[in-house]
Amino acid sequence: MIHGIKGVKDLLPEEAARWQVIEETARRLSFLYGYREIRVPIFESTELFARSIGASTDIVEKEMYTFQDRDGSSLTLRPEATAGVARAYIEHNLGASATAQKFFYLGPMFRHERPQAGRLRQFHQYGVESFGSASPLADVEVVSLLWRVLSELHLPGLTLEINSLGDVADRPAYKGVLLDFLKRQEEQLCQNCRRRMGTNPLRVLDCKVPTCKAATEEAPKLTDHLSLNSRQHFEEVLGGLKELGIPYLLNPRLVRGLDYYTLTTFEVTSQHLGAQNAVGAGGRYDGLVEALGGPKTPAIGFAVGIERASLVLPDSAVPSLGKMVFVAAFGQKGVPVGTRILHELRTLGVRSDSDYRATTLKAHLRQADRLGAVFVLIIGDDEAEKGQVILRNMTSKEQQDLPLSTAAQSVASRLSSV
RNA sequence: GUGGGUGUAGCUCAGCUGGUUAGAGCGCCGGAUUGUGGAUCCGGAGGUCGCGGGUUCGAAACCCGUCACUCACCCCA
Repeated sequence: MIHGIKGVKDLLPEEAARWQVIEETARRLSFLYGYREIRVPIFESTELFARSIGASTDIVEKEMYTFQDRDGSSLTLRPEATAGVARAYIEHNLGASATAQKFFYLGPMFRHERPQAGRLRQFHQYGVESFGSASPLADVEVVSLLWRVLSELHLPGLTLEINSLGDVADRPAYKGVLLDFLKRQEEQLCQNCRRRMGTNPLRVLDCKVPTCKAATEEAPKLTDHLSLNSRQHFEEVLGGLKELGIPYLLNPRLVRGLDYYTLTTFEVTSQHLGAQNAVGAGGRYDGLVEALGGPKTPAIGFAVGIERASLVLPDSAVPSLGKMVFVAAFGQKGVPVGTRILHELRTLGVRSDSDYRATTLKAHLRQADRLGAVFVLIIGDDEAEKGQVILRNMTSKEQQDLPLSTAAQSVASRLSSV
């Protein structure tokens, strides 16, 4: 038997219904906040991701699905969407538009990681990107949209954490201060963190190894080494969140893994997820567009893991299936009449079904019951000959004869009044 | 990439220190009800015990290998 690839999942109808709720909410609220949908390719040139995500990140180092095109160029299945959206923004010169450019997207991403709860090799994200505004108000808008979407889905146990990484000028200065500190503590750091000192020292602060945590307890805080502008920006973001009544937690150790983040970074976690508990996260990336060869452009965005959202989405958030009518047709003469009336019902917009395997009335009714039909139209040979159908109300068990010619219409109007 | 856990019917799982024909519940199909669903009773179908090798008179069970799933580390949405 051929089975699906490791880390890749089929979405059966029951779960697809959960996704539809998430996707519908994401689309509706994004649009409400002035964002419009953008669809960018699922694969891009490898260089795009290497340059935007950061050459020394795990994603680029060992998690990308990279392959050669026929002409020998290196392509990669997107591990995230920001790079592609930024590329499109530059390529179509969207910075020249008079209006701010705000986008949302939905789609699959690919990372070759070991699967676990809430982590797959093909996973899906909903995200937004807001280009052009350096104002803290843009940060507040993006965070509040994220919070709104997750809250409106009634995801339980949410916490919003926020931090500032400083701007491009602050970081090298802070990195120096941090490295001095880390060098004095090097003995107590894990192998991984010693390596990180050379590649991405900020990540040492995010290490979960207890000894590392303890060793960096007294580490100089990023937020204490911000420039006046950066600090002011952060203060205004926090002030804006307070203004909107969005609860947040300051987390000076919150360091996003992707190299392009600057200033504001944030993450929303749920207690009800496993170890991979971030359901949505993002940050400002003011340097990215320029780094990719575009004009100097401030930008900020977030991404939500659809699978993770679905894991904690309460069942009550998923609407039940609508009312439906079942056609129970049997016998030489009954079946063709039933086929016709089923078609008629569907033409009238009535959700209706039949079971072509069932040959007895009993079997039909059993199927009707399982599908939750509110009405069943019974058509056997007797009814077909008399030009009638029996209408059975499945909850009250009442039955009545209807003339065949107007039966579908009559059921349609009854259905709307049930 | 590294660790741990689990693989027995469609699903959830029993199966003792190795011992006759591998079980239960739920689900499915049929009958009781010759044209009326859910409840009840009765009957039935359904299994390469993940796969391969080994030990043994005898393996679902023990050993080795392998694959899959899963959780965690790492990292991240």
